[in-house]
Amino acid sequence: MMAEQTFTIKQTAEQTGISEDTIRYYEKIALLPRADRKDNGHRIYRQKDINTIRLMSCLKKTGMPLEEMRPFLAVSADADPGEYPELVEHIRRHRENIVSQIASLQQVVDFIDMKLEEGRYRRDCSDESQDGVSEKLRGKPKSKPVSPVEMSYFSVSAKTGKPPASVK
Amino acid sequence: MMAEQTFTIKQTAEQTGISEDTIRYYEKIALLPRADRKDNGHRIYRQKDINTIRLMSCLKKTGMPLEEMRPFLAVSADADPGEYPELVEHIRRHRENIVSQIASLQQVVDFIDMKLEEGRYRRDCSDESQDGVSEKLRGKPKSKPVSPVEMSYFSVSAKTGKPPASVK
DNA sequence: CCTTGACTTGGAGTCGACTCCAAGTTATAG
DNA sequence: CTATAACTTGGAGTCGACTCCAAGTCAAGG
Repeated sequence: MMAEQTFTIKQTAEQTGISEDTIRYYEKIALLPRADRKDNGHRIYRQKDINTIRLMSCLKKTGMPLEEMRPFLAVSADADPGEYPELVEHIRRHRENIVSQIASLQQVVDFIDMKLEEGRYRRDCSDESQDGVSEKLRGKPKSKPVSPVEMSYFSVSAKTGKPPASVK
Repeated sequence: MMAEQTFTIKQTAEQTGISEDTIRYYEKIALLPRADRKDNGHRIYRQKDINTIRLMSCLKKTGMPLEEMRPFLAVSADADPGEYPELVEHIRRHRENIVSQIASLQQVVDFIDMKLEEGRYRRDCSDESQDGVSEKLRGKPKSKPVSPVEMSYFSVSAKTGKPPASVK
């Protein structure tokens, strides 16, 4: 068995999509632990570090502020979450956040679909170009194109019988 | 058929969860059209304005920068999306972003579930407190608690050839 | 009349998250 | 030996998105 493979900061940046500067910045603010150095002082990263950075990138995409990531990274690095119950609670709360964020995003997608659908009715009804998009969403069979909730973005629910007539 | 109800900026802030300052700021940078004023100069908002701001709030939650919202707001205000094909294209692209963002979020949720599950095995196996969370996600029947993808956050998967460095 | 409160304005300040820079070190190639 | 490249450091600058502020207007209450 060979010694574990290591990576330069540049390679790490390439693999994670996080810039070198940003990786150093994360270390600077101690969001990442101080990376090991080679004799010449250069940072070296191992696979687990890359995984950690990937997780950060993922969390970042969820809009999580860096400060809030700290507990996640603790769990990621140290493999035993049950050790820190309050931390687990924090994470569980964030899980809820994310779930509702997904719902929020799904609303936007539905809203977009609705608008797109709408335009299709008015203009060309035959354009079925690239439709694979909906299927990308992990096997969800696009059951309902528009849920009631996000309808409210557009025409008001009950009264106000006014289809937003091109107010522009 | 009463005259349409109007709201003060304060009421609007309350209803949308966006602060008064922020609403004014959005107007200042022309993200929102200049609101109508009463005789005394005070802004007045109607239901459609509130819907627009709600949409913005929703988009904001998806991490969309304000500048990118402009096209969405155009579509929201003016009811005919088919009018602007390039705009529709832009929106369609963002739809894709969101969809992949949802996947990304789902990964984090799965990751969390995995970690939590893990802790459960080690400690208490009987705690089944609130499990409805997974069901909230629009009928998705929690088929797979952990997909292969996010396993990589934890233990390495394969050689890590080169996953397409990030979405954006 | 004066005060309170809800608003208006323009502009300044803050904060998070980078992003860039200059100066320095070390390794390799010509 | 010099030049290039890949890194190091601390610190400064930028940018988006607010957030706060001071000064002013207007309407109603005591």
